[in-house]
Parts: sequence; C-alpha cells; structure tokens
Amino acid sequence: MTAERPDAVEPNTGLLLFYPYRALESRVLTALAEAGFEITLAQARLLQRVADDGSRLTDLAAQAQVTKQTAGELVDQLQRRRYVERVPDPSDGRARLIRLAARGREAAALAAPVVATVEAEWATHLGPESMTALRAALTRLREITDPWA
Amino acid sequence: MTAERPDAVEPNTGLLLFYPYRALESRVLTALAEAGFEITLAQARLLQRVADDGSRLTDLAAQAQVTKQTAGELVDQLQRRRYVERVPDPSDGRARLIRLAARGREAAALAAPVVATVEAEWATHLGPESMTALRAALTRLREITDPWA
DNA sequence: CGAGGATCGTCAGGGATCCTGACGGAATCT
DNA sequence: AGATTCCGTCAGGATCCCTGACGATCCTCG
Repeated sequence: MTAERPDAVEPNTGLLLFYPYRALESRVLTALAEAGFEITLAQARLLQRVADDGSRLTDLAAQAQVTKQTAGELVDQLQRRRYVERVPDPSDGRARLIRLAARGREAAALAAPVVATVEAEWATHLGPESMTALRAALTRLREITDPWA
Repeated sequence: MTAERPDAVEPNTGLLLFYPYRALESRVLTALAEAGFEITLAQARLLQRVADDGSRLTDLAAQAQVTKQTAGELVDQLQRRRYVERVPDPSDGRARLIRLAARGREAAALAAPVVATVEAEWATHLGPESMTALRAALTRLREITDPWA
C-alpha cells in the first residue's frame, strides 16, 4: 500500500490498464481509417479475434464478451464490407466458420506494424526490462482474468 | 503452453491489458448490481471519474472519451437515479458541477473494497514485487497514453 | 466599455451497439 | 429413439454515442 496523497489519488489498477489499452486501440483505428478501412470499434474488437483458420460465431461472441446476436450483427456488417466471409464448418453441420477475407487480411497487415510501433514507443518510455516485465505480468494475469484462456 | 494451437501467437499488449481491465470492471459491476445498485457500464465509466469536489460535464466527457452530448445524457440518467447531483459552478456561470449524491457515495463505498479484493487476488497470483512493478509500469505508461494526465 | 471569439451545456435527430426472449436445425447423450 | 445441448438467426426494444446547431456566459483586446 502506498501512502494516500490527498492531491494525487492513485487511480485503481483497472483505470491504469485502460489508458494504454484505449490509446493503442485509437492509434490502430485511426491508422486504418486513414488508409480507407472504415472499421468501428465494435467491429474491430470482433475482427481482431478471428482466428487464421476460422472462428465460430459463438466463440467470437464469448471472447468479445457480447451476445451471439450482437456478434452476428457485427459479422454481418464485416461481411457486407468484405472483411470476413462465412464458410460451412466441416466438423459441425450447425456451425459456420468466420474467416478473414482478402480485405480483412489487408487491414490486419496494416494494423500489425502500427501495433508494433506503439509497443516500441512504450518500450522506449519504460525501458526494455520494464516493458518485458509488464508483458510477463499481464500474461500471467490473463490466467485468472481471461475466462476464455 | 501447449502446442495444440499453432495460431496461438502472443496477443498484442493491448489485448493483454484488456483482459484484467474487463475482469475488474465486471466484478465491480456485478457486486454493485447484487447490492441493488443498477449501474450500466457506460454510466459507471462516467461515475468513477466524478471528482470529490465536483466535475464539469466537459471534463467528464473528455476523460471518458465521449462527446459532451453523450456525457450529458449519462449524467441525466445518473441524476434521475440519485447517484449524482448538479450544482451551479460558483466560478463560471455557464458551467455546472456534477457531484456525487448520497446514493453515489454509497455505491462508491461499496465498490472500493471490491476493487481492493480483486487487486489483492492479482497480487497473490503475481507475487507482491511483480504486482508493484506492474503498477509502476502502468503509471509511467499513463504519462504517454492518457491525454488527460 | 464593447465587439469578437472561445467555452459550457443543451436540444434535435439519427445511426450503431447490445440486450432478452424465442426458435428451427443439428449434434450428442442416454 | 427421445431428451438434451449447442449453433446461429429472427424479432423487438433499450442503451449508447454521434454530428450539427444553438443560447448563454466568459474572456480578450482594441
């Protein structure tokens, strides 16, 4: 416990996590928009979770923590804009697999270096050891905070 | 780590930040709901940013990264449910200060120990040094990722 | 002092997001 | 086979959030 300072209340860890998360998200979405990929926040949150070999709607919904209905609508939008495509799931007749389409892969290819750049900026600000420690701590924290892990 | 998922690359740092953030948020909101404080996600994001001595709508909007109009509507909802109140800003005739009302302080008093509990769980999982290092890194990261800091 | 410009909060209107409930079709369990 | 669970969709509605425009107030500068 750190001492309470009346003029500078320590924000809770949740808020501290939120700032860089939101910053990274904004940077990526801005870069995508400038390149002509108009993707909303909600769409992006689903899109980034589409696995290379395809994902089921139910899985995407669970990971993004929205209902199947919401995920279905978002996939509809992404499909209309050619970011993803739906194919039958060969292993389950009820399901369909959502996969990245060509345009979705283009967007992903554009987003990756932006993420890398931002992470590099963070590493510069924190120092390499601290950045490594941060990622290590977060990775271990995921074990108890990601219900899907 | 298992080799069962060939596509299980390291998630980007943004996603790693998101898991614990969302987990903490859910825990707090669930606890509040169980105690009869029905607060939505969007309302909570504004409510937790209300300063003890009152905040202006414009400031709340900037911090929560929504428009003034959205913030205004959320404050309306919170005010209707007696979580906050609006008082004239003595230093500016245009502005009004949004302050926690009695019910809002009750909710805050309930939320605080929940946050503390979750943070303690994290510290147990990570070990005290790692938890301290995590908070230190996040605090420094805030310097370059919180446009409001 | 008074005009111009910036800021504060609100109104109006509309689109995006997300939910509960219910359902048919397919897989799985007994 | 029958019962149950799981997958995705339809229907309807609430919430969230935005752009644009506006009156009121504050502030600066001639």
